Amino acid sequence: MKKSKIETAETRKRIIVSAAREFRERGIEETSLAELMAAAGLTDGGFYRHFDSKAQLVQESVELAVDEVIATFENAAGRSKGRRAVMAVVEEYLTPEHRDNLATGCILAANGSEVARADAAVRERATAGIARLIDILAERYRQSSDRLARQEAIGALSAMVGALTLARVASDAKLSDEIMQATRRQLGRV
Amino acid sequence: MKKSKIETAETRKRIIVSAAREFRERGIEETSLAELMAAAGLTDGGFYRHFDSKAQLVQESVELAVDEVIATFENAAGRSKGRRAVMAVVEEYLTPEHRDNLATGCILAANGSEVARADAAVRERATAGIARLIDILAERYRQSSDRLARQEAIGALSAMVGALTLARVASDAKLSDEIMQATRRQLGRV
DNA sequence: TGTACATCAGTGAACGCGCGTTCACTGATGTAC
DNA sequence: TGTACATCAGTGAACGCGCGTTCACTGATGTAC
Repeated sequence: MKKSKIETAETRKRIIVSAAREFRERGIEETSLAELMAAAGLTDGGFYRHFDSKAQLVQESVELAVDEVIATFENAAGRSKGRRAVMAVVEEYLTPEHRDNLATGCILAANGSEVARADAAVRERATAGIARLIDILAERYRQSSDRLARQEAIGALSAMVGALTLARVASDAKLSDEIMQATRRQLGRV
Repeated sequence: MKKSKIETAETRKRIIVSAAREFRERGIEETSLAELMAAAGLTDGGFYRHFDSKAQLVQESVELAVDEVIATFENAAGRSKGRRAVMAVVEEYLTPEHRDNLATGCILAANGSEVARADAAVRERATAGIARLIDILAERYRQSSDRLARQEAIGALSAMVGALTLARVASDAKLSDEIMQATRRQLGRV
């Protein structure tokens, strides 16, 4: 049953990609290796041919998910200039589609409180992601002073992550929609 | 070993109080009943004399933690009027003390992503809490129109919850402090 | 280029462990007379 | 008011289960000659 090096690398990547989705969808601790391997079309035991431990997979899939949010921010921001670019990111982030699709969305909103308790390696990857997201937004606020631009960027990122988290907690659909809409508008005012 | 009705009620309350702390500190799924009972000075088996299931305890302790944030908001806001009252809440919420004391802090930041996946009963209690927190802040924004006041309140709450979550994820202490300070200042500008 | 053997990705069963939950037992409290 | 008995909070061991991890085994692939 030995596979070619290409197949092996593809399998490994497949496990990481599906873990990055499942962890966001169901939570990191709540998702078992057996589920993950089944989702990747494999059985439990094979996992350890690719990773030393669940912790290692968590690190790599958090890194992947972080790269995904960064790419989403860059794409949305790249379509316009200045504050309009920031608003493009906000408009894409605070939508019912994002709220209802945990698996492909922002890991900071999907796993925020869990990542805050994660091991150092995971938190470092998430921290690097936060720093990068702030930079992406701050660049677009750069008509103000650098310090004010960073302040605005951090305020916007915090509001986005908070609003999406609250919108997902809210079991009242009207309130959930209102949280996202109000935060979008409020970020447009400043 | 039968206890008096007063003692029984006290024991039940003690389990809920210590659960409300432990769940915020370590996460809901991650905290076992055995740990909780030990923290309350009891052994595993006695749990079911007070609760039908872990789910029921989770509901009641989430409700308690929600009541605590509401009380914190009301207290801080009660010390001044208008926007200064909102800022009093923000200044108390976005502090290193709050960030570093999960057990006694805001449940929306401590368990946000976990509560978003919780059962309907838990989410309903959290949702009622969110609605109340919005009302508390909106009342203080009431020099604007009602709609704008609500918008500002929601934006402020989102930014607070998001900033505290991000500040807890950030393993870089400087970045963590900056996230809280920038969000405080940004909320003071509007 | 063809053959013989070592490698190792994946299988499937098993492991020890901690989980939520159950249960027989205990003895102090509350109640009925 | 005092006594006899039923109640039930709390104990501690056990349960079935799913978890992360380990391991003997397999057979197709890669390598050495």
